[in-house]
Amino acid sequence: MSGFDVGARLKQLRVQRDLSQRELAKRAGVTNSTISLIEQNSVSPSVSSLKKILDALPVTISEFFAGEQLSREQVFYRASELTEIGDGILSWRLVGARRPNRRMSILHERYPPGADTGEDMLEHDGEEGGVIISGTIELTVGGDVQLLTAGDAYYFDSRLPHRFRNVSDSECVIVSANNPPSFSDGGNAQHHA
Amino acid sequence: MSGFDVGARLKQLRVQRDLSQRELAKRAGVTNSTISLIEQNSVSPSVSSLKKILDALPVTISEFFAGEQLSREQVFYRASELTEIGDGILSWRLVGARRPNRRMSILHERYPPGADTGEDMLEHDGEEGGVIISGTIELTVGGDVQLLTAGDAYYFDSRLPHRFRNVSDSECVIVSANNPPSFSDGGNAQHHA
DNA sequence: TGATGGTGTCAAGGATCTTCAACAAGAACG
DNA sequence: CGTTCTTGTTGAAGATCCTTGACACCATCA
Repeated sequence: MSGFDVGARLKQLRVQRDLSQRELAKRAGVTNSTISLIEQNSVSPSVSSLKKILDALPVTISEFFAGEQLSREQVFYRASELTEIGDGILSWRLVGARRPNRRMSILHERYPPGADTGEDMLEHDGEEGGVIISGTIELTVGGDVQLLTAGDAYYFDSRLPHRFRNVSDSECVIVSANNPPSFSDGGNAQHHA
Repeated sequence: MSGFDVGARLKQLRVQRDLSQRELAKRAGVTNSTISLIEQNSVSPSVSSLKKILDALPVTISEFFAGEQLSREQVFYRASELTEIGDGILSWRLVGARRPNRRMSILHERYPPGADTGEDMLEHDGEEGGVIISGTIELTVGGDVQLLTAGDAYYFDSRLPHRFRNVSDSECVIVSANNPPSFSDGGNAQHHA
């Protein structure tokens, strides 16, 4: 049912790190039996157990399940099929979220008035760029701040601290891309890109 | 212990899709109680249960848990600063054309009625994706043809033969990205991406 | 008003996961 | 050879998850 060999994957990671079942169990706060049974697929672990074990490796659950692929890759995405990764305020719609090894994230973003990626500037690897479709956005990159409006664009190295903020009183829409994909999955968006 | 609010995340996805607990349960092959308890974090679901539920959304486990964790180049581009690489009919406006080693090309594209990337399908290395801003475009990728309209999107491996064609009687606007950048400088555009 | 259909919640018990404790196999050593 | 340490496995008991079958709440509608 799983379509994904949890046991084999766990064993792979454990052996890779040269750990015994007991050693891993000890670090994870579970028993060696648990590891054994999971590796044999005799049980389907609870998320909490799996989390404990992966934390000890350490590997994120998301990483653990990466490679759990789709049969045929999707090319066309109806508007309703974009993966919503908004947090209730900002709305980010990701193209091809489930694509396993894609090189880019493409986003249809909506910033309502007041929306803000946060006072703590974003910094991460890769590059990102985008085009303002409508509205106005205040973009801070490095030390620079600019107000961009429809038709304007940006492109920068994501290692520069950056922040998006809609200081106007109307919605701002942006289409952006980043590489490598920082939204490798539809997770609850913590930030823009 | 999870450091990740499984219940809230599930509820978010379910509500986003406008499904009741019972409806989702039915599709997933579990009971509504299961959904209820998980959403309240009263239990930590087994991976197999969670998988069944996510399959019904559909969302990959990796997606579900994503977000669990965690030089002086030009940055801002005024609309007028985008590099026009159109051929008189099609209009492609490239962000950061001069950037020497950028990883992506980002384009603001305009397809007037009848515009066509050509009968000879395009094929090249890399990946490309985009979002339709307005109008309608006929996109052919591999053997598939789709009519995409505002809000729709696409993403594909550029080695698949592809072609963009505006078969409507109004302009179509797209913002797209491709990697690696297939457009270097203002060179005469031979094709779309 | 009562009937109906929708929602989410919850106790009890059956099903499954996890632990405890034992076991067997192999390696290192004298 | 036996002792000791390690490894992974496994049966039975305990803990947790999942289902059954309620229940209360809120709509709509006659």
